[in-house]
Amino acid sequence: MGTKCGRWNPTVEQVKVLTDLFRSGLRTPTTDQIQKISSQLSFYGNIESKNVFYWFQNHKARERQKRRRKVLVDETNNDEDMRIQLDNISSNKQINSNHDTDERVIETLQLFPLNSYAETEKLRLFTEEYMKENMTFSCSIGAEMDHPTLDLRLSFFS
Amino acid sequence: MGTKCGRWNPTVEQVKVLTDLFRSGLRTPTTDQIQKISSQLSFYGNIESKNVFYWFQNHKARERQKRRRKVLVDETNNDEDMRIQLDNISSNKQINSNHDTDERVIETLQLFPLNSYAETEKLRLFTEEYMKENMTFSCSIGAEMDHPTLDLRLSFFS
DNA sequence: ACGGTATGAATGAATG
DNA sequence: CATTCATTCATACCGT
Repeated sequence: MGTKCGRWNPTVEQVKVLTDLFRSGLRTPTTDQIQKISSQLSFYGNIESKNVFYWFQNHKARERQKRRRKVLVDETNNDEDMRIQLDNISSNKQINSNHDTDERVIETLQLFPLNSYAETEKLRLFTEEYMKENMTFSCSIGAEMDHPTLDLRLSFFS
Repeated sequence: MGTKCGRWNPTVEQVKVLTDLFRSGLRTPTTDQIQKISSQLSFYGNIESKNVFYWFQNHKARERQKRRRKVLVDETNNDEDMRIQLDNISSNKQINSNHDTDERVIETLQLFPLNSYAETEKLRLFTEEYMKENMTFSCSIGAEMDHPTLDLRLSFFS
């Protein structure tokens, strides 16, 4: 918090929620979902929609990246390089993620019913502490996602 | 340049010119215009037509995106919440994201009359440095370019 | 203080 | 034109 906010600094609660959403399968939220998530997370501190957008982009990309490098390392460590890469796998609950487990979409994200500023502030301070231990959010997940299949073509240059 | 030259790395001058064109109202240049712009910008460094094409696509899309993902956060902000609003003006970047909406149209602009390679190279190196400070270009829009590196005007219809 | 790592932010390049 | 992926820049943070 003491940081000169030149860039977004997510709170632990925000990261927790985002991570939970990610673990529950959300990968590329739509603009609409981004708005909702951002709106919800603004409860814990300043946040913009683009922060949520970037967070998912980065998180997904870096998971992919990690996996790619792992494979690369596995190829090259035939005999001498047997240091631990495997515990990364076991500690990761991301098993069975062969299929890009996308397309599971969070339908509603209701963390708290926010009524008054006084209540929300108390709640914020409460969760801020409580978060540092272990709190599990429940997010209702639905299946939906229809987009109007747009088509278009590009001309090539060279 | 730590940049792996797998992809185009626009120079400051190139970005400046492209931005000026964009600000002057150009959004989706025709193939013809792309060719000319690319040709002109090749003066400052390697560039292909597709780079120009993509630049406009991206720039346009992201401006729209930026507008869509505009802050949205204001409820839940109250008493002690005097944070940001001002630090966004971190003077660091050349983004100079003046809240557009101006759509001002640059009428004329003359870059340089290029005569010899030696001169142009000196000029290039010069502007490369000078650019990093403060230089304002304006682009001549209107006439046709007939001889290479003699007339630096672009045709422009929008 | 540093130096390395984690991660926010940006953007070139696609794709449908 | 919307959306996504890959790569890179920038910076906060943390251990030594």
